[in-house]
Amino acid sequence: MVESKSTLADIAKLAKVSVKTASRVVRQEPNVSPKTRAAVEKAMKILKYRPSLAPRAAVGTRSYLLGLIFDNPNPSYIVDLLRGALDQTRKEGYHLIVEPVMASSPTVMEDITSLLVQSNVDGMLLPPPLCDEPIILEALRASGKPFARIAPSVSTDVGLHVEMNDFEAARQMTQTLIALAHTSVGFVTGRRGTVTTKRRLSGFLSAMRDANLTVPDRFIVEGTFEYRSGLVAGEALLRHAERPTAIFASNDGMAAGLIAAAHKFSLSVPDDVSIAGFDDSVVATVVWPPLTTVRQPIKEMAAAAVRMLIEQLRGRLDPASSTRELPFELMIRASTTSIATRTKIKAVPT
Amino acid sequence: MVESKSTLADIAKLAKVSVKTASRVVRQEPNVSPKTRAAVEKAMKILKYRPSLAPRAAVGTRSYLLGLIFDNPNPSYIVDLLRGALDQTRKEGYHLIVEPVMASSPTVMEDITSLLVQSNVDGMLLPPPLCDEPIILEALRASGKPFARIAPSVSTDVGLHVEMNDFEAARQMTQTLIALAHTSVGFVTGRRGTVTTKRRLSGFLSAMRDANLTVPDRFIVEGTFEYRSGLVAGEALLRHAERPTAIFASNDGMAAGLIAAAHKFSLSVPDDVSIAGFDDSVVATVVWPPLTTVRQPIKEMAAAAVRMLIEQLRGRLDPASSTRELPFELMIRASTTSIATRTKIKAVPT
DNA sequence: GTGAAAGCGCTAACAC
DNA sequence: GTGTTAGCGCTTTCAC
Repeated sequence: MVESKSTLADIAKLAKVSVKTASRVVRQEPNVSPKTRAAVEKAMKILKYRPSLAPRAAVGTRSYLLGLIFDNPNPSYIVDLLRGALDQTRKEGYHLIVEPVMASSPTVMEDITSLLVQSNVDGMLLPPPLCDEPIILEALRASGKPFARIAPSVSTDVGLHVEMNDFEAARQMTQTLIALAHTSVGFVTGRRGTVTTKRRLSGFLSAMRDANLTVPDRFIVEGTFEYRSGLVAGEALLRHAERPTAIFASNDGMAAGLIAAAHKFSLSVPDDVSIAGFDDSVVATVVWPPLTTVRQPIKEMAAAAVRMLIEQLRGRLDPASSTRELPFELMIRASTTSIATRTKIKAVPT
Repeated sequence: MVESKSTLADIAKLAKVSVKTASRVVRQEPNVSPKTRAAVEKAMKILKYRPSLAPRAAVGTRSYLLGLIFDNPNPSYIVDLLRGALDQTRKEGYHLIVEPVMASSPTVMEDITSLLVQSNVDGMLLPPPLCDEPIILEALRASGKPFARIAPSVSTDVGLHVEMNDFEAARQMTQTLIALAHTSVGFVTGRRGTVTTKRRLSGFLSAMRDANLTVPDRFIVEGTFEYRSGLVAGEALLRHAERPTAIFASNDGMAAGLIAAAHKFSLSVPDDVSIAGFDDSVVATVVWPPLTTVRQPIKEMAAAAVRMLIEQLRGRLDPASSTRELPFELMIRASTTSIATRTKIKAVPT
């Protein structure tokens, strides 16, 4: 089924042309007569020719390899990223070398150099949080290889990048809660210091302000993006009698923690308290009730990053810096409900 | 920081030896005097030499690339797999090319050949369910490249493989439930037809039989490994007054569904019904209460598969077939509790 | 123990 | 339009 690989020389011989001409056809270069082209293409088909990547890389031009390094504890995020990147690399005739890297590890530079030099990748994909590591950015810039950053939080002037509008997403989700007649809404922030955290909080506050709703200080609780911090935040918010009727967490993990906290206090979600998350990770549909959340277009972002990278490799993109913004989506599920509905049930029917 | 790569010729010159001798040292071959070896190693250090992978592959011997194809909807499974494989490949000086493949797609063979021929991988890693596809196994066997199968369900006589003892794991988990004084235990199977499904069910039944406990037919419900099927199974099992006091699901996703079903019927987990899962996926610690489950050593299995593959490439392993079994672990969490405890609480204290 | 030469499959430079 | 030549950085003969 998989026969011994044929070489460029083989098809050149069969098509009765020189190796170079054969190469021209394979690489879709111009300056080949339609007739020779056809002949070579026929030979390629007969011999099931597939150019070997290694010699191409050896000769120093292109390796047709892209590097993806990651340091992210969230499996569904990684998998989405991977799928998006892989789909696109394959479409473009590239391959992906994956490497887990720990930003804190003393061997970060080693690991990256290994990809850059040993495997000779043509470009690099940098998902968060690695895309914000100054040391990595610096190394990559120094190497001269192009790289695309996915949802970066800092120095958005370096390299290509793909993002989504965190502010707008948080604003719209908050508006959705307000539309459900919630007036006292709590918020759990992400890890302090990240731009994502800041933007999502701003979006929330902006929507509340626009609706002339006040947010008591103690309704805004700092989290870390971890499940546990959501649980703790939920306990803090729901302990008091004057608790919010809805809580918006900066990611799904923390929202799952909020649900657990509600259960602990024997509060029903969404009847006693509506919960919204952010990311639409697997967690969102595995908890009960399923989570209303913001779908980050992770797959699409990864694919777009690959596309930009390859465009740049082909010289079709400004090498300095270029951005692309992908659209998010609000996923309304069972963890949120209208206050009106709720009161109707508990009140005497009219 | 990342300097222009040095070549073998560079270090040969610096160490005042021939290129071949330099190569010998780099590749740790014998027949080099300790003195020359030291000199070359020094030169390598000074020039920060890193052998480029491409020419090695070009010359047709080794590409130092392993291929990992996957077709699995479970993100945490993939990530664990990836981490295990990557850790080990790196340790061995190899790299990993990852490719998502859909067994049902008409381009499966294309995709695999692409890895085999274009990228010239030295070997392949086959996780489930791809490792059970006859067409893929056949193609791989025909290619002559070594491959390692992870937790295969069928034709366990082809290629290297790594597994865990599903039967024993299910048996021990069931024994744990029995030890908690549960006598009426329900079971949700996996997708029909897979060996995994069969083995886990056998383990369950074996433990019940050994304890002289009978299992009514309707306590065994067929699932599909999906969350939804767990929910449905839970509704079927818990609807009746004579319901099991514990339910063991063949994976965590379905166990999460069981919990959701219990909530629907206002049953408390674990006080009214204990729930156990299988896999220890992320889901297990994100649901409430956290799930008692069997930890599959996925990372370790992937690492072991890589190790076996590389051993075979080095000729240190029987090329025909070789197996390795990794140990599982019972993770006892809050979703299971003793019947005794439960009754104690509800009964008058002695 | 060590090295010179040949060549992997491809691409680049420069002819024709 | 097409072919020739000379490499890429490494590994493999097979000498010495």
